[in-house]
Amino acid sequence: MSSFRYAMLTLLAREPLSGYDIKQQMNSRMGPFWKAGSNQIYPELAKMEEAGLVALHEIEHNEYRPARKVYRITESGKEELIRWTMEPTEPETIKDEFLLKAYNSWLIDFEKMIPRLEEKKKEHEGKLAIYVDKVNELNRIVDPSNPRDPIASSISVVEFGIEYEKLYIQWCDHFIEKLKNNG
Amino acid sequence: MSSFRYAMLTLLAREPLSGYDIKQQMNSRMGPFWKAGSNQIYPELAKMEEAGLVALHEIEHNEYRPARKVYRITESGKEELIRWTMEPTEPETIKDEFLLKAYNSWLIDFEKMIPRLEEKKKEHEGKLAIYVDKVNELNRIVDPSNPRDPIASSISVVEFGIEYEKLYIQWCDHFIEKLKNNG
DNA sequence: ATTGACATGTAAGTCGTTACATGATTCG
DNA sequence: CGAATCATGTAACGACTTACATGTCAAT
Repeated sequence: MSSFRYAMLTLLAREPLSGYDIKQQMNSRMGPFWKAGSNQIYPELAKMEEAGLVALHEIEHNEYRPARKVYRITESGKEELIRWTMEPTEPETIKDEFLLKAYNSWLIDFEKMIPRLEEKKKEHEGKLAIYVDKVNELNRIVDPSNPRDPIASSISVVEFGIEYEKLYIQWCDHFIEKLKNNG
Repeated sequence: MSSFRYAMLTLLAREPLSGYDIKQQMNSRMGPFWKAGSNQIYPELAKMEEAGLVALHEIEHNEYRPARKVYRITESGKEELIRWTMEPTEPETIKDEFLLKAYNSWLIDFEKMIPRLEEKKKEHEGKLAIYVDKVNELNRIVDPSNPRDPIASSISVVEFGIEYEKLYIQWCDHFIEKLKNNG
């Protein structure tokens, strides 16, 4: 089973959602950790329903809009998600296109490379700000007395994001300095 | 054109290589930044030759082994690589399966989650050690008087890897502590 | 005797992306 | 008046993975 399916189960384990909700959460709440388009979500939801991992929770009707088909995770879906979560995970490659370009920086005039690094730096500063806001908000709503609060898990993952963005920003700075000293 | 093609050009811009060499370098020298199997490399090399981005450099014959077909980058391939390298790069998602599992940790008994984190930590400690060795070796062979030495670019990318692994290790530690305090 | 390194590739299948298709409502 | 949001989905294509296929030498 593809990990995309587990990403969907991950969201549905917390609350019932429609395909549209899943899309929104992946592209905002889950932030840039995971992404998806409708093309993948709706067929996958149908397959998951067939496999008994999710079930129709309710259908919200609206006069002018298509009906919202809200799904919930089933017991067997939850078991499958837990089984997968406890499984060891294969090492992953970073596979960042910009790093590949950095690997080619020796081919490029430094004056032309530096604006790209400044650009990237700004992009990651933007993400950092978003994550910091998010973690602050999560800290406000988390229940510290409940060791099983899903929000606590969310916080840990967003904290990873924060550290990652900081590292990226520092690396850009470091790289820019190097290029300036060599040019 | 897929970024995989540019990954191949990136390596060929430094020295002529066979398909087999490319595979080796992607899975070792380029470390876990990019990966590839023979299935992707050989057909792609053929297409790149057809497009005039690379050309046969020489064919090394051996009695018992298949002939080594060594390719070099062409002028037009180099121009294309430079053009791509200077182009702005789209933001990327992190898409780390283990982070997705961490997002589900609220579902799991802490005693069962901690060994997974210890495991991951060890994995990244291993990668860190490899990168540190690599950067030390690169620093030994880099030519500091040449601002266009490709090795200098390699060093910057490996340095990113080092910081990334350190961050991952720290995050694992941090997460383990949190789980212990809640269990 | 078996595994691993060398060296090329093919075939089949799944995963993922971009674009398309529909249609009313609200906001600027 | 145009764009964005809500809400579902399909079609076509390209990327990527897993497994297959072949064959010799060197090392354990």
